[in-house]
Amino acid sequence: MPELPEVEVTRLSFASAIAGAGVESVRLGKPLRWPLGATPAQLVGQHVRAVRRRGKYLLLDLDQGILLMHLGMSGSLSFSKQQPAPGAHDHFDLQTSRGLLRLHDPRRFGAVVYAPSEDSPEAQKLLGKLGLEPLSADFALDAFRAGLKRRGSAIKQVLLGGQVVVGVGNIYACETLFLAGIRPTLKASRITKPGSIRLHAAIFDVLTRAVAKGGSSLRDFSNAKGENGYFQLEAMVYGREGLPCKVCAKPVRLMRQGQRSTYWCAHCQKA
DNA sequence: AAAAGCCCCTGGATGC
DNA sequence: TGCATCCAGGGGCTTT
Repeated sequence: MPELPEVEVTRLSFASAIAGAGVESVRLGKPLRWPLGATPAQLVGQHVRAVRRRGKYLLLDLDQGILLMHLGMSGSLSFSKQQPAPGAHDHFDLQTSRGLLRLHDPRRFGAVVYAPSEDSPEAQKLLGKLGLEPLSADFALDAFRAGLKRRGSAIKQVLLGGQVVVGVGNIYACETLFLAGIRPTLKASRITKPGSIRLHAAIFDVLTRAVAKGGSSLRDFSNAKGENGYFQLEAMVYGREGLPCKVCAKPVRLMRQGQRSTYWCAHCQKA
């Protein structure tokens, strides 16, 4: 579910509130994607110094080490003083002096992993091969173009892969390619210079606007304060199969690329 | 090194 | 109403 905008919106919704909080207890529900890699006792007594983001991972800086959190397909976080008793899909609780941080994740593709540091093998296994951060100064056009040049697969798959640029999931891949006017099946290495310039700009534009709208709440996404996002209302193609393209009025198409749905407009995306 | 498939898991929508 | 099937915002792992 959550792509970069949803993860960033989540981060912004609790980062300042939790900063400085002391960890009082930890509760584990059903197993997530990986084991925590630490005992609750190792976390209790530490403080959450800051919450950062890398791609779709949240990094909670502790006094000693970091907590990597990933929301998978169905995860969401909540943070507040008063929370109900854990439900069947609440699989991680971090009780702090400022409130309870809770991961709700029905499908359990998400994860909470402790690592001794960001540079540790445990963390680098997950963060090591990630591409450029699209909303940071890191996202240089030249580096982006160089990344595309060495990929022979379809641009849609390359965007989803996260090794060239991070954070672009299925919704935003479809939306950015529409905005850039590029066919989702075009081999990344064959994108023209003007095409790559448009795509680079579209990624920044779409993700920035999505963050401003609070992300996309297709089913049940909400930030750590329980607030929904509204970017889905502005989607040009995602989820709009058969509906008229908002630009040219021809029907939006749906196709499969690597087990994922791709929505696109054959008339507007010809590059 | 890169690319393509395979899974992990649950719930909701759809169809018979 | 019941049951089977398909689909969903991700991504690491294994195999080519």
